[in-house]
Amino acid sequence: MPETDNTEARILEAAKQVFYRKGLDGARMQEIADEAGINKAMLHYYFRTKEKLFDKIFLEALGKILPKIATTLGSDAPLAEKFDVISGYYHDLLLSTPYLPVFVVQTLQHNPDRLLQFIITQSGINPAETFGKFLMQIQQEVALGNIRPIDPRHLVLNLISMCVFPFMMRPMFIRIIGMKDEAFEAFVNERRHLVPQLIMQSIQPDQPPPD
Amino acid sequence: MPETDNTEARILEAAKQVFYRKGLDGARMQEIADEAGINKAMLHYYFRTKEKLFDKIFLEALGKILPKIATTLGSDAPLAEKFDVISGYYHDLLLSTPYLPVFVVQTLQHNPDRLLQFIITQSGINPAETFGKFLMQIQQEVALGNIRPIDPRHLVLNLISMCVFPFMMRPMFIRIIGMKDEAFEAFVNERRHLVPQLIMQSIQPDQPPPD
DNA sequence: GTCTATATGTTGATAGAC
DNA sequence: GTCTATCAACATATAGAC
Repeated sequence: MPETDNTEARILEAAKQVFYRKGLDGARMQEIADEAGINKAMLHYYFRTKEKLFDKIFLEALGKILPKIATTLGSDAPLAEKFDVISGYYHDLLLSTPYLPVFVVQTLQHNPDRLLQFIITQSGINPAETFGKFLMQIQQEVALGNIRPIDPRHLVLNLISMCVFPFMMRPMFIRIIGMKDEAFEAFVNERRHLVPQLIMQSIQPDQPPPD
Repeated sequence: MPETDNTEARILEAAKQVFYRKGLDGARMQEIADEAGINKAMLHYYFRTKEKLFDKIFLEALGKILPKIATTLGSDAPLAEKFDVISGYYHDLLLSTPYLPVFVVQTLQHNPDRLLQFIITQSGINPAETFGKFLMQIQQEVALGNIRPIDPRHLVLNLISMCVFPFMMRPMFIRIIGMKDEAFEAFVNERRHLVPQLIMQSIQPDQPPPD
């Protein structure tokens, strides 16, 4: 079945499956070809080298996790809504793509320079600017007495940590606790709202503000 | 220099460096030999295969992260002290061994069965038992009105997430924020006490208990 | 125990027919 | 565009001298 465009899409989907689970070093071109139901030579016909195919997959992966947090933090929404949006987004994403976070961190541990590649091509996002806007929002809320003073870097890192890390621990977690897959998914769905609540609670001032 | 015992130790140290950074698939026996300052054939003389050498390193890595949390949670110490101990332990560990957590999660994502190997040999720890003891402590504190009702699984996962995840994000984090290594280490050292404080705060009851 | 040289298998990549 | 057959490079592992 000579289907030009469809074949490329099937290769990309197969490569995603294999690369996400095994990483660049562990993945085999033969396995990707099998998963795509085509021949190994086709992979090189469409993407020349394993590295080029991998780059496509990895840059797409970064595109799923980096821009969302930047745009959300830089928006005009109230703090509580931002935390809800971010938590909901990552829980949805990682319930459907569980291997994504380990794939990304392992790739960047092996070769941190791959990140630059993404930042250059995605010139749309400016970390310093969007984060600066979020910083101003924090300072305003502090000045109004709505929240206690806090380093926004810790705040964001706490939020992302509690959303993402459980999925990285999943293989270990379910085996130690003795949990089935469905139970784990119900468990992390509880966290979807629990985590932003905890974050909001952590920035409440000691005395409640006067009405 | 024919030094029997010393050579084995140097191989293990070199293997740790290379495996931690690149994982099983990315590591090369030649690179381990170079790092150890010996010949490639010596690796096989001491450890037969790459897999057997890797197992030694991986099981040691699990031994650094799993037993500590189990014994601490199962102890008789008060809750706040347990959180302090765990946070301090992981921050010390990961400041000196930054590649450890990604190494472990990537290994278990590639091959989850490796965990069983550890649990079988380390028959000393019983997750259900130690965790059950921690559960009872939580229930007692709830009954006394000292803390609000909470699922201890979420509680522990939140604690570990906020301690470990920042080190996994380190390569990405420092490049996006534009942070130097020393600044990052100062940053996570702030978290050493900040995280257990946040955890304790998250379980405080809505109304303070009567004196 | 330590080394050099080599065997053996695997993998990414290409050549060429259809 | 798609396939089969094959190449060339590399990596693990072993043989054998010292």
